[in-house]
Amino acid sequence: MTARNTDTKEEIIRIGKELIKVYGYNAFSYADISKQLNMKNAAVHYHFRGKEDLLAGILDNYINDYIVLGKQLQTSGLSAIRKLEKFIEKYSCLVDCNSICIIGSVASDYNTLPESVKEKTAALIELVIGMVEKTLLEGKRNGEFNFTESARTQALLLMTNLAAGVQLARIVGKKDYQAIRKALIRQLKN
Amino acid sequence: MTARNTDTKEEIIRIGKELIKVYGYNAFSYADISKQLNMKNAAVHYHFRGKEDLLAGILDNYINDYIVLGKQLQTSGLSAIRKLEKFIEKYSCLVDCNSICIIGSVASDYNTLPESVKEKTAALIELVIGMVEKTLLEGKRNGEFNFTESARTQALLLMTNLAAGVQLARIVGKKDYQAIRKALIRQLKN
DNA sequence: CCCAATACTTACTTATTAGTAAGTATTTAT
DNA sequence: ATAAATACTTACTAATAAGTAAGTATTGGG
Repeated sequence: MTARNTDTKEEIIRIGKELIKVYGYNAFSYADISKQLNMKNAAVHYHFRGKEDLLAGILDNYINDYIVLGKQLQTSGLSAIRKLEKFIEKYSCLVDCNSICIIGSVASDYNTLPESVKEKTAALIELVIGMVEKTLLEGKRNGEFNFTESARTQALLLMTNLAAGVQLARIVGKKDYQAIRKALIRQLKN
Repeated sequence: MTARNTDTKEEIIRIGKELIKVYGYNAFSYADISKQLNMKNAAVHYHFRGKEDLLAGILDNYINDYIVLGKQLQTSGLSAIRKLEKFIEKYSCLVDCNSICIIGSVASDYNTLPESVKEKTAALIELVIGMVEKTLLEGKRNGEFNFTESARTQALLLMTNLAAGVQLARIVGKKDYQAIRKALIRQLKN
């Protein structure tokens, strides 16, 4: 309530992430965030001048998270399959939380976003594609995976299955997502 | 401008469809539609009481279109591959228009939609999945296609590749969509 | 101890939203 | 010819949106 709470900014990002994943960027307001924090909307504006800045902060946060995850996986000594499963697990969690992938959410609103944020969105996607691509290549080289498309194309196929899979899950049910998930792994092992 | 224009309702649906596919359901207003028609927003309310009713009308329109397309394909005598290509072609057109699949667009905003419209969304998706499933099965039976997953799962894989593929295309470029498209066909023929 | 920075609140503004009630012009059916 | 239905416009309302300027309380550093 006073000058004590130094992690309000992080809380705003946390809540903002959730709102985007559950309702979408154009469907939430600063009031939605401030209510959850028992604050006034002006408090949110204090930490993030505008919605554009907040989204930029959220995307930066994801970019950092994925950089960390990438490094963790690299030094983990896990097999390529296990690495990929760690990645896929994130999408399974989304399904359980009635939410969708932030990339898919922002992608749907893409034409309404300010230019600065568009670029960050592209950067995040390229980062994630790159991570998946790397893992696929590693798995192919050591015989864990078998695919004929380029690693990038295979990564795109996998990512689009997951991103749209979680979108579908909210509407037609989680079983369909699970079917997609299992099929993905099988496909690569063949 | 007067009582002559009997297809204003269809025009509203046409424009509404476009706005949803380009900007998203929560990002357009009745004013956006009425401006394009040189009318007042109240005119749109005359044809569709509220945004909820408009979206219902748009979804019904898609449902009808897909029923017609389904019947056309059934009696067309085309090969399963050609049928599927006709379907995929629709997604390629979306990419050229800077828009995304209506299903993907509405799916992202799903948790903000009124209940009546949620059900219609599910109906539309099941209709489309059913169509693809049918075509895949037909192709498998006559040796055009080869896949090991269930027809529904294979249809889900294909649909999610396309739906998220067009979403990605707006951000990382059309080349990635084309790569996905070509890979889809190859996968099934193997 | 005080001062400046931090983290807010109060109290607005302006714009836009969905929606409506009442009126007008045109057309059609009788 | 006229009554009613159709397709609008005019002129609003109430709610919510993003955003801001000015003030207040707390706290750590000098």
